[in-house]
Amino acid sequence: MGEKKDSTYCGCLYYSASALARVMTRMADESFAPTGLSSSLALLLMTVHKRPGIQPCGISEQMQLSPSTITRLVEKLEHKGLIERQSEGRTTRVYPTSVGSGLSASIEEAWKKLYAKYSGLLGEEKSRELTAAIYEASRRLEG
Amino acid sequence: MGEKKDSTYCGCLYYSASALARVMTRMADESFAPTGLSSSLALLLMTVHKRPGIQPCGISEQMQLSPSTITRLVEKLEHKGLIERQSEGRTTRVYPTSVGSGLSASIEEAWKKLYAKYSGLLGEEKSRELTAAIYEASRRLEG
DNA sequence: CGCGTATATTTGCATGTACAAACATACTTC
DNA sequence: GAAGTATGTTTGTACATGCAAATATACGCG
Repeated sequence: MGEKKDSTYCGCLYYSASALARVMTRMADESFAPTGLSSSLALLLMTVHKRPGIQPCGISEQMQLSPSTITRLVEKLEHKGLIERQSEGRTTRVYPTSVGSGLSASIEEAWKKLYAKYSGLLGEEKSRELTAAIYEASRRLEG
Repeated sequence: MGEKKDSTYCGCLYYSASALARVMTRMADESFAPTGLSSSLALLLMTVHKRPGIQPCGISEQMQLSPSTITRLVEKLEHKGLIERQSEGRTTRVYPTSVGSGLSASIEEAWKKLYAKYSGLLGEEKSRELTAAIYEASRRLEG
């Protein structure tokens, strides 16, 4: 009875949020592809580039990803020679290598292209509102 | 210079959408835990329960997940004895087993509890609006 | 000082997800 | 009815992610 394009789930925030995240991740990976990095790795590299010496727990907080995820992503970037870790005591500090820093411009550019792409599809005003609303909601939900 | 709780990324839809999806997935998994299923499996089982004989490609469309993902999830539910596949020709049809159907009530209940939880935190009106806006955006972004 | 607790990081394991390719079947057109 | 194309499904492989436990270090208090 009338279930053409609206699924049973479209009223569920879990469902729609997951769907949007998948679409956005695909779009982001496309945008970042010229840098040779996935979207997650690109964002992490930018984070380190903006705050050299940041600790994994700081990255975790900033990116809202679990510490273990950060460990894994950092390993990959280190393996690619884009960042390096310096451990001292219980803390670890992460720095970009010169190669890694050299990528920052193209990452920034890809990022802007990504913004342009989705705001072109959604409208600039709308997409800013949506982003803010989503950000606010995620903060409130995990408080 | 003033970067307390707002990250560099909070203006990026990719970032905020991913963050919200992670939070919501965690919440959903908690809600569905009493059923013994992860949120994805629970939703898939409901989908099959509501349309017995649905094909993987139909599930894929409805859940907005890739066909290969559906294959993997269906395998798991089949292995748990909650659904079964009947292949004929190139098509496959998926049916709930009686055990699987027996779970549908508690899944439905968990789903309502999930709704109650996040709408309690965000406000019912707000969360409905947000869900609709997100759903609309994801549709528009992937055409 | 030394013991208990708190914090930072990593590891083992499991999950969900997708892309590309392989495969299997159906359709179409000549 | 055979060849080429379209559709449905599965497989191989890779990635991102998290939880719980292990590890390592720091801190605080008696």
